[in-house]
Amino acid sequence: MGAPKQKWTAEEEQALKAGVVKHGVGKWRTILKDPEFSSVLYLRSNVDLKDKWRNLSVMANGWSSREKSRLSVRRVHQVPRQDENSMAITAVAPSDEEIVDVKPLQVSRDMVHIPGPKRSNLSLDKLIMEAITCLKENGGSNKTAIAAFIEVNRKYRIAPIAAYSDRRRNSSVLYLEGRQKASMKIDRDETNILTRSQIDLELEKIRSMTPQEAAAFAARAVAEAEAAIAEAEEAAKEAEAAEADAEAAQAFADATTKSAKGRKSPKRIHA
DNA sequence: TTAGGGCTACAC
DNA sequence: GTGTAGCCCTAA
Repeated sequence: MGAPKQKWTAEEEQALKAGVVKHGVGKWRTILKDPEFSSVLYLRSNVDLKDKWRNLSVMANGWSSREKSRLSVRRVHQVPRQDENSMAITAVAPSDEEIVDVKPLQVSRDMVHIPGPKRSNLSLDKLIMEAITCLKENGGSNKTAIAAFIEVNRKYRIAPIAAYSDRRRNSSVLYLEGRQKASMKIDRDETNILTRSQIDLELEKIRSMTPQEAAAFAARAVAEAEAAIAEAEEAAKEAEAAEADAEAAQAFADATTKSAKGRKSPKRIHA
């Protein structure tokens, strides 16, 4: 078949992610036309961008190939299975574009903290809220878009589930890109690296919560989300958008509470 | 113009 | 043989 396959470079991938953050998912043509990205993506077509994003999305969702994404059609008809190791809260998503405000904690679990500039003590849910706030996608943002947003803006990276649980499991410092390594040197002093064990610890805490504790946690999550919204309001002066985000945060809180109640933790007779 | 399905080269 | 990733085709 004519021309050989043209592998995506890290620069192209970065440009694509940045483009999605800037223009949104599905705006492939717009991204290509953007002079900021066209210099990097000039060899790519809008279809290439779409295909690459699809691959990224699949990986971010922890599926090893698009083959699995096709199964999602069938999966809808199956009883949702509560993943033992995740906090997946509700319904099975109809496609590979899972809506993050439905499964926020699974996103958190997959997040790897790469040291970046400032903002060192941002909690995971706050980062996600910030991403949702800024992306302003109707009905919430998909995981890949949020991952890209956080990666582009915060030098964080959300590792693909499969890759994370497989190849990179043994690495305490998960992968960095050159640019991020450089920024790490500069910002090391003011960063608060959230290690894998810390993440696990936090998740374990959540898992073992009583409904009351979960409610308190949810309240705190709402408070943090509202604080994030206040920030966004100040910065962007978009009160309406922030209100929508508050709803997303509330949904997150509700889902967390429901999840905790649903689990009812039989192991936790004493507490 | 975009999304989704399919094909296939390539690496392991 | 299997999984991944890039490219092609088609419908909307």
